[in-house]
Amino acid sequence: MKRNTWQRQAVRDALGERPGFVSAQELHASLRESGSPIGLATVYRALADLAVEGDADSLQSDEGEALYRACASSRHHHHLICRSCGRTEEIEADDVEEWAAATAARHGYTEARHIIDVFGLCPACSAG
Amino acid sequence: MKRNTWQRQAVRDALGERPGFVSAQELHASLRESGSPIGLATVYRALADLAVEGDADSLQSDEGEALYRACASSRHHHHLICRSCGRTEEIEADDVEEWAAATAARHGYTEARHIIDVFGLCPACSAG
DNA sequence: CCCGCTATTGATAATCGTTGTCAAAAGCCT
DNA sequence: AGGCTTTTGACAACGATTATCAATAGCGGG
Repeated sequence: MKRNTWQRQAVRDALGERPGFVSAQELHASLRESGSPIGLATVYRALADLAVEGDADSLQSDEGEALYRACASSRHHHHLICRSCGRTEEIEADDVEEWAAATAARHGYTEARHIIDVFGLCPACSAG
Repeated sequence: MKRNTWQRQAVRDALGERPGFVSAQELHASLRESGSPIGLATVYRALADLAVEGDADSLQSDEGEALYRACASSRHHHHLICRSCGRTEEIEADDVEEWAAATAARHGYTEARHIIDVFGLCPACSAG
């Protein structure tokens, strides 16, 4: 059975307030600055749980850090991420889903999944 | 100036013999088993260099390990990767390139790049 | 062919993100 | 409130990667 602790809720809330992807370390620091005495290990565990439950998306940054983001829809989707400020848009693309599945099938691959993320500079950062 | 050492060549060769993505650690172990006294740090450096020069592709595994693969064409391309045995096919998809660029533009994002990788089970592993 | 300069190597230590440990604290049910 | 279990959190452990730095070995010139 899963218990409802203020720590899990705090992580959920803090993640929800962020517009883009954050690392566990960053989120932990942010929570501590807000006065929460939450532990680092707990943040890691909470984020891992959220990702498993489908309430958060995760990806590996180029530097090998795991990044998380609250995701609004539990439907399958991808991200358009600002590589300067981290802002993220959720995007859907049925065409691309089909392409991925078809490509895998054409090569005889089964059980296809994919990673598709687009990185750029958001309007604000493009202007700055 | 860049020097041509047998170590760099050994890494290049070892990488070329692999059908799929390998980690630096794995490649190092493999080289040592073959009798080479090459050092771990050197393998890391050689792989990083190859990636910068465009002679190898790199990606981050789900576990946060950096994986490398020799790439035949220096043209932009993506990968279809067997998640059981690591075998990899290089794939090109102009449609998807355009989609990524168009999607970024539609949201006002500039300087778009993307990560697109498809994972599945290759024919051999699907059968097994 | 040998010298010497400098890039490279490699053993080891250091770093960094992440996970395991385990006693103490807090949920949840009755 | 009581009791049973999950969760927490400080800390140690871990694994991948990078920095350190003296020893080594390309490579160009004489």
